[in-house]
Amino acid sequence: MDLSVRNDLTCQVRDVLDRVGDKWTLNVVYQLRDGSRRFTDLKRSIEGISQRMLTVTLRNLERDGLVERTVHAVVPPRVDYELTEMGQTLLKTAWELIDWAERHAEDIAHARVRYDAIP
Amino acid sequence: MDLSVRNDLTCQVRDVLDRVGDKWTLNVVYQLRDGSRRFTDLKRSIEGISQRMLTVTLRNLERDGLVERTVHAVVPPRVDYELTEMGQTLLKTAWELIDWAERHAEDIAHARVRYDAIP
DNA sequence: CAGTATCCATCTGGATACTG
DNA sequence: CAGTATCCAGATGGATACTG
Repeated sequence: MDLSVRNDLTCQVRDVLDRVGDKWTLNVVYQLRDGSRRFTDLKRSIEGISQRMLTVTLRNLERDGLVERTVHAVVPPRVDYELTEMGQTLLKTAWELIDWAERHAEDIAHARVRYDAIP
Repeated sequence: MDLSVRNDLTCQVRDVLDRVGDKWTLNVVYQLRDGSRRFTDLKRSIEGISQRMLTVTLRNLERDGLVERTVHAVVPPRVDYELTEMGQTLLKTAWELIDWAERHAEDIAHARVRYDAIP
């Protein structure tokens, strides 16, 4: 990537960061790390997510080509979700940032304590 | 990092992602890539940012120990901001994600067109 | 089971005006 | 120059009820 031609983030990149930065996306992507999962299965494993937000998050991921949705014609309904290849590369990349966050969580917490102690 | 002990994102990581995913943080961090910059200088180079949001964003970064703020006792006031060492590692790591976003922006745009064409 | 539909509280950030 | 203060619109996401 040529940084020299650009001095702020492009709109498309902003768009992807908005997605990745939202409340549930990375969590859902992470839950799909080892293969396909069912809707209710996902819901159970992501603490605190509402049915609505799981649906919204999965739809967005599907729309972006990061997750594939498979409906099985059975009763009761069975729907599986799994990462596409692109979705897997996102997980891999985003994980670096999550890893950074974990490695620096303590430093950041300390910095905040120091900062808040000043006034 | 041991993934096996955890099946969702920790609160602290969530916290960092909220910061990184907000509207201006990465842009500000990026503007500081080559060294210290002044407030108004930053404002000019980040298209669309309001004075309020630049202040808020810089304060948050400072509070987290990612940016250092230096006030020079001159008139008119002069305040410089620069990345700390930790801030530099954030830039480096976040950049991988931005790079991913750029590399896949086209694929995602196409996926959306396909998805939206279905109904 | 896997959703949709509605409503509503909260949060984020933009506009504007003022200041040491 | 480098902020702070106030107000407000729109986006985000949670609760709840209903359905093929």
